[in-house]
Amino acid sequence: MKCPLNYTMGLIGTKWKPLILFHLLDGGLRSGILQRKIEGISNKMFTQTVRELEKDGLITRTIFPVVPPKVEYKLSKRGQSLESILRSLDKWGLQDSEINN
Amino acid sequence: MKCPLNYTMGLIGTKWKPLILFHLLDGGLRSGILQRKIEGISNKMFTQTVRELEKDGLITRTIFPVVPPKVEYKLSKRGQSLESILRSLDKWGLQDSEINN
DNA sequence: TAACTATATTACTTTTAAGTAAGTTATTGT
DNA sequence: ACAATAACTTACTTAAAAGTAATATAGTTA
Repeated sequence: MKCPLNYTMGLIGTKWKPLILFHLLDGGLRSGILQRKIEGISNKMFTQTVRELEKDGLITRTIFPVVPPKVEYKLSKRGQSLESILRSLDKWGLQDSEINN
Repeated sequence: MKCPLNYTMGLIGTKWKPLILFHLLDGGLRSGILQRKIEGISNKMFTQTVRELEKDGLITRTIFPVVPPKVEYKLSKRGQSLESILRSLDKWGLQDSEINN
C-alpha cells in the first residue's frame, strides 16, 4: 500500500530542503543572502541541497555573468505549489512550541 | 533568523515519521498491522521510530496484557494536530506525480 | 601585483541513519 | 516439553548524511 506521501518525502524529506524552500517563498534571493538565512548550514550542504532542488525542478538557478559572480535562486512553479504546506509546517511549529515548551 | 519550521522539522523531519503518523490518521492500529502498512521499513527502524514519536508525545502506546502481546499505537492530540499537514503532503505527492511522471 | 569579492568544488573525516540477523519474553495449544 | 505467537531488543555492520578546511575562479580596486 504505497502512498503518495512516500513520493513527497523523497523530494523534500530532508533536514535542509524545506528550510531553503521556505526562505524563498517571498521571492528569489541571491546565493549568499539565502545561505545566511539558513542558520547552521555548512557551505557544502547549502550548495549540495540547492543543486538537488534545482535538479528536481523545485527551484531555478540564474547566473549573472558579472564579477564577482551573482547567482539567484527562486522557486519554480512546482516549488511554489508547496507554499501552503511550507507555511503550515512553520505555523504548526509556532503553535506547538507555544503549547509544549 | 530562526523560524518555527526548524522546530517542526526536528520533530517530524525524518524518512519514516510522517509515514507512520499518516497511517494512524484513520485510527489506532496494533503494532504488527501498522508495521506492515509501512512498506520497506525494517523491524528495528519501526520500533525505534515509534518510540521517538511516543517520547515526543505525538503518538500513544497502549500495552494489553495478553499473550502473545498486543500493543496499540494511536495519535495523541498533538499528533492529531498534524492531520491537515500530513494529508496535504500526501495530496501534493499525488498531484505532483500526475504532472511530473 | 596582491588582496578582495561571491560562488562554488574537492578531499577528507565524523556523525547519524539504517539494515541484518539472532535472541528474548510469556503463555497457549499440541 | 516444545513449537507458535507478537512485539520487541541487542550486537553488529553498512550506507548515507553532514561537517571541516583548503582551493578555484576571474575581474576590480588599492
